Amino acid sequence: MRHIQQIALDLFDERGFQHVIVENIAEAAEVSPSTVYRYFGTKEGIVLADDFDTLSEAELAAVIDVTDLLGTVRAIVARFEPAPDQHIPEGSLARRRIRYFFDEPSVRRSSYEMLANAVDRIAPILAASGGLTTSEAHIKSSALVFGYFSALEQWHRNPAGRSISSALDDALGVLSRL
Amino acid sequence: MRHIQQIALDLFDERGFQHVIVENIAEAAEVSPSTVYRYFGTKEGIVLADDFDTLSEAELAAVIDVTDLLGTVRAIVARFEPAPDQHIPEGSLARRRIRYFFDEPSVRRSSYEMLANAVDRIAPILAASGGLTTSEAHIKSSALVFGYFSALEQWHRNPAGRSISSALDDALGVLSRL
DNA sequence: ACCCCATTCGACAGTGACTATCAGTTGATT
DNA sequence: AATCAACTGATAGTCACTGTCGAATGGGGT
Repeated sequence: MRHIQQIALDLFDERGFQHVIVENIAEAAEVSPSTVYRYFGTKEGIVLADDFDTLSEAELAAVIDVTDLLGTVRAIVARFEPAPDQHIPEGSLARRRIRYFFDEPSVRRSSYEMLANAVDRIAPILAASGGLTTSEAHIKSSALVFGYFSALEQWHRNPAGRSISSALDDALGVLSRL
Repeated sequence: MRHIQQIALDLFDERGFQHVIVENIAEAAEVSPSTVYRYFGTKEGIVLADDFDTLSEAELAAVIDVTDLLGTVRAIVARFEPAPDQHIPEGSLARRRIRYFFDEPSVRRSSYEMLANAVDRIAPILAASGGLTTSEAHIKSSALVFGYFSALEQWHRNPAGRSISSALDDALGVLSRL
């Protein structure tokens, strides 16, 4: 699966997402198109797939610390590249994937869907330990997740010398002064 | 254009979004499929299309009051139905459209794209009058827009006796205590 | 060795959203 | 009447995605 993703990204980088058809990927990876769809569901899924989706509810709850949301998000973003200083190396798989999150419209649409799922999974946890109603928890979760995604985008568009954590710090600053 | 949208929604309500093909809509509206695509771009666009998109930057800036964001969002949401008490009548076109925003996955994806556009348009206005950097303005704009969208969703899922404004009040409460 | 069953994979034939292009039609202007 | 622009319809094509089926694979029990 990681093999297919790798090869697909090579092709995308080379010719552009739109100009690569799934059949090309299947061919290059020496599998059938059926297999690609079985693994990733959609073409965008090839870019988005990572191991956050498969986190169980219990594991997710363990990751989230209601009293330290900044630290929590840092930990989650660190999935992209578990480097201690939160710098994402230039040519890494994670860095290459993120580019499509923001620059390829159809991938971006799918990203939002992923975020919406994350919102729905995080909300109950906030509600349970934060003394919020279901409704309030959803709103808070939504603002946090999308606010942080926006922070990631800002970092992506202007990474000059900034680590992700500094971008995240800015974000939480803004959010807490909302 | 409103005529086509009306007819399309009739069909969607009757048979479900997925089970209506664009050709059906074109047929029912007595136009060609080409025309439908020229007007709306995509099938989802038929549901999403309204007059917010065509608002000029100047008009948008006039709508936004940085010192009263709650009032601003209320005004914007009021587009859905300009009733003084912010109740959206049950069978209205707006109410029917909103259902698809949340219940039809592909429409939902496109909604997020619309919101992202709104974020990009609102951010510069916040930056100009709020003393924020571009980056901070985007993050704030993002949290606000998506937070309010989430509030709308909560209201949609549990509209029992609540007006939109009360849902929005809750949302701003949560956001300000973020 | 033998079968049995579950899972995985590839092949194939669709469906339908969307695009590009070209030709006809209308309607306003000169 | 002639012309030009905007709008529309028809057609053909691309490609993402789905459903189904039959073939290989790999392990467990007898």
